Amino acid sequence: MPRGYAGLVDTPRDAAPSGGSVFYRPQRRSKTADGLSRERIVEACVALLDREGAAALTMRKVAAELDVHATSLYWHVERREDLVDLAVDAIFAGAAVAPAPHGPWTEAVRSAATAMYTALAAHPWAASFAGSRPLVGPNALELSRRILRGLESTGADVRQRAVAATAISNLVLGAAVTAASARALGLDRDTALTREVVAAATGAGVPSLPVLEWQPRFEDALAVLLEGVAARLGR
Amino acid sequence: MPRGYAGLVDTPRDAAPSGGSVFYRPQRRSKTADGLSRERIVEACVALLDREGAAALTMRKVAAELDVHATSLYWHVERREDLVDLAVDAIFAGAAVAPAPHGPWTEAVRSAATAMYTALAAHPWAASFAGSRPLVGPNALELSRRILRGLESTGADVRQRAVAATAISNLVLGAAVTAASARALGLDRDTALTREVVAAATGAGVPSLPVLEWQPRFEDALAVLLEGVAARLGR
DNA sequence: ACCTGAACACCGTTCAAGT
DNA sequence: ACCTGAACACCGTTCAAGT
Repeated sequence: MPRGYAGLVDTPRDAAPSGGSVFYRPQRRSKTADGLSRERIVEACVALLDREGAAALTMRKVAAELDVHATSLYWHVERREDLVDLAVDAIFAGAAVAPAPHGPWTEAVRSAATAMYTALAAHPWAASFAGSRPLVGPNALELSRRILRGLESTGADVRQRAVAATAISNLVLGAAVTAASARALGLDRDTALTREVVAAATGAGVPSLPVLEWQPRFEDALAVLLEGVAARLGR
Repeated sequence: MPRGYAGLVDTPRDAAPSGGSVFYRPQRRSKTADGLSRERIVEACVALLDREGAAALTMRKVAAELDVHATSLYWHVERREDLVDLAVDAIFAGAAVAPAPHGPWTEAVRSAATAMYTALAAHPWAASFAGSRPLVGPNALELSRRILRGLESTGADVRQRAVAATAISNLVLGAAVTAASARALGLDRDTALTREVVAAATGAGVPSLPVLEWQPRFEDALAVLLEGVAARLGR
């Protein structure tokens, strides 16, 4: 079950007190129904990012979105990076509560991995932050747990499951990062650069750009990886 | 063979003239032996990034590194993003010229993919830029071609090879991005957050942090994926 | 408790001016 | 051709002050 943004455990004292992740620091909770709140701020961030992209996430623009001064945000978060972490994890909220599908373990794993990819594909700015901020929010962790739980019914030992889970999350992230940065550079349009990149990366020409339909390509790649997992686990 | 930074082809006119990638724009070449040059600037960027990390890449700091004014850099590059693109591709220079190993196709593929990962692991700032700038420099493309060439001897058709190559590059990138952002957040130290993240992602505790030795974990994951590729290609 | 407003030390980039 | 220097429109963040 995904948890809220108040911290993963009750404000541990042994964690880095001021550095580290928002998810591991105590939250100042707002009392008033009007006024700002961490929830409203995160909502505004996501809206802004969806509309204008990763570069638009500035304290001043988020504040403007809420008709407030930039410095007011510092009552609710410690720094800009907190906004990044909170906004990124917010996009996984829906996927983290979706019920696990019935069927073989491959379906459970595929479902969790695809849900993660779909969320990242729907909000490309999130993938573009992944290089500087790891996906360790409660919702992202819940998705990791779902992948791992799917692998439990394979009968493989802990170490094999860990390797498989790592491979799967990394494939998801790599695919999302590739799609996000490619789109940002305009590689989804048919330019000479696009043709060169596609040729180098896939050996194919650009047949009306279908190779750049990222989602089906990700699903193909995931299927290959799952075949490797099945082979490795001996079933 | 990797090419220089002068552009992938001879200054094409159909590419986006001013936007897009440095690698696809004509380069102003410096004549004087002293003074600035794109090469010296890129060298300074890499040194600065290795020393101080991704956030240190500002026009002013790069300029200071070269005892020059920030505005002088604009004679040699069009914008800051060009520095990012050039510095990132520079770290692949060594890997792109290494001779391909003898042996089965898996060795050729594994060698190219591992070389790419190793370069990214040695310069974590490069992975942290991958979310906003795709790896489309000449050296990165050469590594992609090496992966693809390795897959040619499998006898699989073009489409199967493209899917496999995509999966492999995405795994490399995802693993590198994960390692880079985790390190930036301090997940390589044993904190409560580290323990929670490792448990969610691998199901294991933190046995003296060996799970965070990223390189062997990447190699395990790659092996699983290659097993899937082999299974899919029927050999 | 929560927000404002001024202030500080930065940014990337443009452009006229020098040589 | 190449670099300087001033200038502009931004940044994140701190902190005293208001209410």
